[in-house]
Amino acid sequence: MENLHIEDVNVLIKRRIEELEELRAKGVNPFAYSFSTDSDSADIKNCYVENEKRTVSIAGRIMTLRRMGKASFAHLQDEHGKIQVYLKKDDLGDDYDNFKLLDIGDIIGVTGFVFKTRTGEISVHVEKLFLLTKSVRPIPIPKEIVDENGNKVIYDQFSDIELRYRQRYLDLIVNPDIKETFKYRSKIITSIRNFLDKNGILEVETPILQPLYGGANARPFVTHHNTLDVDFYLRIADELYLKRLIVGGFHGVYEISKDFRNEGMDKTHNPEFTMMEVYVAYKDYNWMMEFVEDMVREVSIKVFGTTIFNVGGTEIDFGKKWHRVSMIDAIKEKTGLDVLNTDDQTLFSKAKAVGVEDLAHKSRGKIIDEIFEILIQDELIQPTFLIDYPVETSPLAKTHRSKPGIVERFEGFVTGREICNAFSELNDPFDQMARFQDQVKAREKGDDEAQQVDEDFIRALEYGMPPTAGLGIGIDRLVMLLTNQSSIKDVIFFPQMKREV
RNA sequence: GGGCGCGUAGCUCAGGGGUAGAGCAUUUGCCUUUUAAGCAAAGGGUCGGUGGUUCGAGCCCACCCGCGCUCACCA
Repeated sequence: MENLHIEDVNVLIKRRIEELEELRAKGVNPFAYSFSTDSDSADIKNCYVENEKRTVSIAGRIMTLRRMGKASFAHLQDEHGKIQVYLKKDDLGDDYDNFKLLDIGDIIGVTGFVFKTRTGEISVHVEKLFLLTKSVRPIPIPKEIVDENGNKVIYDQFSDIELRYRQRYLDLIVNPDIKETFKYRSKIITSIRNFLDKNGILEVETPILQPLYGGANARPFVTHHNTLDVDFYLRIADELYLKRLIVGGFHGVYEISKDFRNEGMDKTHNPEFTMMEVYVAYKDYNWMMEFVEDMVREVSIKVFGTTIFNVGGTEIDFGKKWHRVSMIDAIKEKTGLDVLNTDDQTLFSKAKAVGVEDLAHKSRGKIIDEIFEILIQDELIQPTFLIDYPVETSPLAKTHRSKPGIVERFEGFVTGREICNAFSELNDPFDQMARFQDQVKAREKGDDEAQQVDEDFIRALEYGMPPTAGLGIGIDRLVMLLTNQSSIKDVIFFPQMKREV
């Protein structure tokens, strides 16, 4: 028992370690080096032909075990599902005695022929058995049956949500259905990448460690570089670096990677999250709206084969053109108030009436934005572009070509949730500097999410950035939407948790 | 951060002041087409943690830790 470094050793683990050593003593390596397979659980079931003796080699984890003396049944689980295997002493000889030292959770490879049992289950009759990895820690053992109506019923399902997030590997073993969501996530990202590549946009990488943070309103994480002896911020957005690349002459660039925001955590916020940002020269936000429509439609069809989704019981269609709603018009329609042209007094009392709090510390633009959130956001169910944002809340967006006080910005909403943010990018260095100064004032007023002045970014704009359309999509939330998940923790393999005690 | 709820065996859960329970899993015996296999027996717990009340605390009280829901803030 030299393996007692396992601290929470219990009788189950102790027994498995004894078995492991017994196997070793018999010349079996409990941690084999490799095994070649030529089939898998899905292939065996899909390609089954009655009365054909097909020999296969497969590998997987033992998930069920029914021993009946000199014969046993087990289910092996591989990436595609489960397949039953049948082992008997007559065929395996001494290896059958080794099999008695195996447990649920062990990973084995088998070679044998495919057959159907008396009760009709396609199975593999094992002729050779190889232990590939001994599992010393017992896994939760759910029992699965199919009832008379063909519904899958699971007993003792591993459901402790905290353990599922902390030990995702275990969750994936025991609740393999959750893999589907993560496979969709992977395909959605691949599909977005394909769409952007196809449009001639270049995938690039920009710094995560930044001396200044910018591109969004958020509090950052701070870290320290020892050799330089300076603090760096973990980026809250990619925006300012990607626009520098447009200045440098790239026609279009995009980046898909992690951003970090030092803020609260809940069902829609993880401290690190995946962002896709894209910038395209010579385009404006009108062009970008169509680009988003095309991209989401294509991703839907390529990944899910449909544009129609069920999101929390509501049917959403990405096949049609998205609605366009003006924030200012929508508020006017709802309240009769022209929020841009009314005086402070009227705006503030209306804001207070609908429930906006802490008015003294907020700009007019922020207050208008919050009135929208309270009165209208939840009503944007089908895919909708909300346009016409007040200038104060959008310091990196270009002013509207004809409407004063407004910027050329849109956000995409589906089922009341924001899924993207885009604008005609501000490329006037003088205006940009003025907007940064306004942010500094906002910070002095107590807004700790206000942006910083980025002198080098201004310098880049002074060299000249072509007219540019920019877009950001929160990938986690897009995946939540398309896979009908209500918690961000269910679309992130390892969501952030407090430290285990 | 506020409010509400939860934490008991490897897993799923009962038990709400008087010797810690069940099913599955584990061990032993029987069992060569079973499938929530079956039959018989056995082992397994610092009841999230620390204090307190009490003759006696999973149980009552206080504080702490973790998780969930919700509100506030944000993508």
